[in-house]
Amino acid sequence: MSRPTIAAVAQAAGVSVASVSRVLNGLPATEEMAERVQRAVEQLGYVPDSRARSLKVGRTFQLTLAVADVGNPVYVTMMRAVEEVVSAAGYRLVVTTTGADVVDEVALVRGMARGYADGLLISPIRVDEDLVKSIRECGVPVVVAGNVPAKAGVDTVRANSPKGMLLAVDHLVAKGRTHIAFLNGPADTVPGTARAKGFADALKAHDLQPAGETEAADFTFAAGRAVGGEVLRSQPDAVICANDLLAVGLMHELVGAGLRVPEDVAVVGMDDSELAEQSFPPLTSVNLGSAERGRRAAELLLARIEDNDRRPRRIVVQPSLSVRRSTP
Amino acid sequence: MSRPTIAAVAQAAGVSVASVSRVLNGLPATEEMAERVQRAVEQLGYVPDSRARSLKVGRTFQLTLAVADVGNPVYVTMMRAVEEVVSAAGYRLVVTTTGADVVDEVALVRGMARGYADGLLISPIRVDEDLVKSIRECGVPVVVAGNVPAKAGVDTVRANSPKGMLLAVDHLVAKGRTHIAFLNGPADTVPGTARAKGFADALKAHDLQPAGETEAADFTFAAGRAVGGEVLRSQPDAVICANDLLAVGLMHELVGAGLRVPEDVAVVGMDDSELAEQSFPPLTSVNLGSAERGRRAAELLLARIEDNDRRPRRIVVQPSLSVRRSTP
DNA sequence: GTCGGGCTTGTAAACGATTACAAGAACGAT
DNA sequence: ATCGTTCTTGTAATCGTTTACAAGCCCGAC
Repeated sequence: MSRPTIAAVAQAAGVSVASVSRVLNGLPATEEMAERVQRAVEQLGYVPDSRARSLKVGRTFQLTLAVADVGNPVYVTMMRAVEEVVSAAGYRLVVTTTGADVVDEVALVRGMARGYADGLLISPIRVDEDLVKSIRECGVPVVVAGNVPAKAGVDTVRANSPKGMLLAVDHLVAKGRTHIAFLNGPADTVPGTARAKGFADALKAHDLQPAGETEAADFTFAAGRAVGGEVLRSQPDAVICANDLLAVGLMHELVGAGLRVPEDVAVVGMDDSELAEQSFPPLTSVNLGSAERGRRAAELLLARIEDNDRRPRRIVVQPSLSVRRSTP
Repeated sequence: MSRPTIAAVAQAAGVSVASVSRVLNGLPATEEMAERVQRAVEQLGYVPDSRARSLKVGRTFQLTLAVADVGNPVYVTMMRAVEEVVSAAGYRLVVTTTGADVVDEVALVRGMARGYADGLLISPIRVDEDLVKSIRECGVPVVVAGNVPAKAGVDTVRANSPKGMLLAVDHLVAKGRTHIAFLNGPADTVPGTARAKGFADALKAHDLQPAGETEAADFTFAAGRAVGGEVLRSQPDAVICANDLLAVGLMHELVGAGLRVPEDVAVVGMDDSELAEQSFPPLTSVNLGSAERGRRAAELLLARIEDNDRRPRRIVVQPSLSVRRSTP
């Protein structure tokens, strides 16, 4: 006993399938026709098949957002912004998780191909040629929140993390901290490389030597905690972390080692996610414009759906610093 | 210039559409056939349309998880567990957000109806008859992570929050706290009512009077903070909070008011989400089995997809207490 | 030489909706 | 009464796949 189709409804109501479709889509119909159809629909518990519908009309009114790790609060900020834009435009947003692995991302893009959604917004953590290739071949408009080579010819929205790093270092130096360490995530990721370079440049701009540089296994709380001891070995008076999760993980280790934040060691996160506000002490964090990136990326996606031949755009969002109590 | 179809590929390769389909689906074919098809696919950049495909085969191999608030870390725990189960079974998981509003949930269930996914796992925060009705009419297997009336006849997996409350109160009493307050979320929600009742019963079991009961506007950090002052008015020596976000929000206010956790006030959260571990001090929290609920719910969903006529099951997952440093 | 069996390949009928087009009904104007 | 308009309704084509079925081919066995 499979689900009823529009034909069953038509038969039950004693009308044609076209009439059923028309009533259901709110096209003009007589009172009596509408009534009969409604009754039949009710009685059979008919639910239209959206696959068939979207196959015919060519759109699903669904958009997909693919993120690396749903546990990373930076994505909730971004997700909220995206959601707002796309739902205002009449689309439903669905979120899917890629692993941190690039092959997962490729598989996702491939699988997400034509049909499941009208567009894809992806925030990849690692990028290689396969990914770029799969994006181009994907068959549905894609915009990337992150950094891909310009020659890839895809719409991108990215953060300016070097500038963000500079803001963080400026702030710390202004507060008299000069022995600054960096806690990075995996260096073979897009944000990892960008932030490492940004850190180096920012210190150079102030004629400072890095107190130390540590690479965590992941951009996660647990990874930050795991390498906390290592970070402290250089006895820094401040640590900049590649994201908020790492920063919070580190702070736990600092406190565990009997150090005070910010008196003994100042800590700066990046992303300015909800966690920065929730952590204790509240975390000074570089706002890389996640919300704005989400919003702009969503707008780009909508525009590309509208007109697939438009010239690819590459937007860079400027950072700001949210100063909280984890720095003096 | 729309995307190429299988017919275009067939023409380019000089074979029939059936052959193309067969090659693409890995059915036996001669070396030469496979080669010609592959070449044509490559050359045209053909991507199969999954709508058409799933219309024909009757499955999408996608499952949807609908949660109220992506910012609530309890859902990431659940989501990870669900993801693990369903991806092992060969399904892709997509997540979508309902507001806290029940009409949004209904709209979602309706909209998610037949076609977008092979099944729906929903964790509703408010439940009414419309929602139950829409679930039954949805046309696709649904399992609810939460509490709906038994007569609704749907598969459910829910937590035992009264028992959880009891664990929390037991623990606090064992540590000598007797002036216990409760910080609830909105009382007109399913978890809100369950936890309020659980709290009352648990105190009664210990012959205690509640120090106070406060209702926050939402199950969020901000809402917890906002009513922090109110919670403190009754000068409790311990506060149990309806979830971790509220607890962390409250702790910020406690510290702001010059109180120490746990020396002056002990704080207990519920959900035992990642945030409990990340907060400072780490939060003692009632583990309501989010991961297990996610896992069991996913299993139920898979089973129902397999056999839609099976008798609905109602699973209750038992709680445990994760003691951390926010209690003595 | 003919027949049957196993392959490979093609033709065409689904899947379940939307919608262009045509046909019929109703109705007013002439 | 006839005609033309407008409005409603039905028929059938279509979206892009998969797949049942049939047809063709090649081969070995009789």
